[in-house]
Amino acid sequence: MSLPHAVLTSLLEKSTSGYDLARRFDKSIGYFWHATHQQIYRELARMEAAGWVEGLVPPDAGKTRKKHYRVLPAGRAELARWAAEPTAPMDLRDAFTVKLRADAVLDEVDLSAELARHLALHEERLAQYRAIQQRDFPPVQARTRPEALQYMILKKGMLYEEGEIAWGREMLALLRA
Amino acid sequence: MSLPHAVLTSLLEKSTSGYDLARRFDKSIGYFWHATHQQIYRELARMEAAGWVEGLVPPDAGKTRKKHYRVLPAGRAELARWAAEPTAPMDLRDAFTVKLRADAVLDEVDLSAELARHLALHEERLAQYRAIQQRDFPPVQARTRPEALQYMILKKGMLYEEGEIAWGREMLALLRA
DNA sequence: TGCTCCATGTAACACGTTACATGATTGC
DNA sequence: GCAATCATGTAACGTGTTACATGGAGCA
Repeated sequence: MSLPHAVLTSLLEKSTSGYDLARRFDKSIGYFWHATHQQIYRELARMEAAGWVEGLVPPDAGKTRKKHYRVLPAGRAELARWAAEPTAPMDLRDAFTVKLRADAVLDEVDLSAELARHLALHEERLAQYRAIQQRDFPPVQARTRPEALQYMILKKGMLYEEGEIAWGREMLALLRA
Repeated sequence: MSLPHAVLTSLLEKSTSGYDLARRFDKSIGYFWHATHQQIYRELARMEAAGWVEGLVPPDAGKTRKKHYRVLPAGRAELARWAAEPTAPMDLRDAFTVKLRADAVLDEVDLSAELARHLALHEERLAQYRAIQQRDFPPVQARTRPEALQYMILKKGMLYEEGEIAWGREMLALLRA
């Protein structure tokens, strides 16, 4: 399980509130590790109990309940420990592919509209990635090591979306034929 | 949720026992929808209670407990119903990518050995896919519709592995630099 | 005899999802 | 004044994971 470690990573990138973290998990880090706001609040409570993070309502906060979380040394150590242990490669659970197999055995389903919808979503996400690339990254030579790593993560996302799009277009042509 | 539908699909492709189904979910359909044998036994029991499948110990079975499952009309109808409803695109939960982000903020981790291990796994799986392609598929012109769909599923898997491998090689060079 | 694999399952628990609750703040 | 959004949470439930149990079959 890695949700707490994804949260630690995101908090180290920038400390913030549970609410803002949850929004980050709807984009950014969420493109590689999805989680809902309830999961995040639950993990933050656990990690605070474990001494990995600390959540404080700033003294100048007035009536707002907004808590600011930051990673404690024990949390940083835990993240380093986890990063060094082996991981299984990602398991896929792709419902659309199962539907294609169902189509192949049933032969009474039309998946073309659904595929067209997915295709549009992938194209939109690829466009977002490209915008981030333009906005946030200096040319190759000028990149620091962290920037180079983050660029490669973005590139992985772009490769994935490009693959989905290329495959989706070919598949759509076949379904419509 | 789609596990029962993945099981129905696999059973329609070929009726069999829970044990053999579990093994299929360790390869074949399992490359797109992963599940353990406990999940499969649980789902089979539920689906039998719902009248979607029927499990019988063949009369000539002797002492073996092996049950043969087959899909009933209600199960087929349920699969068709599910296939026609919209699906969310796959959520990713890629621990290795999170580790890269952790590396970028911690700068005290060496992920190169782990990446090399993953790369080898992806290369192995790609080789498996290519062997299946050679073994099971006639040339493009001679394919039936089900064959064409199954080929596209395999192709999706190959595209994915090729992307992982290309990205992994570039990433490995960067980590070792 | 002991080992591995076949075959099905129970139990406990952790994780993920969905629905709902509460109250403050911002914008029209 | 009202609606939407901010911000945090509780509760219930369903799915996924891990550990263990049981007994037969094949084989050295």
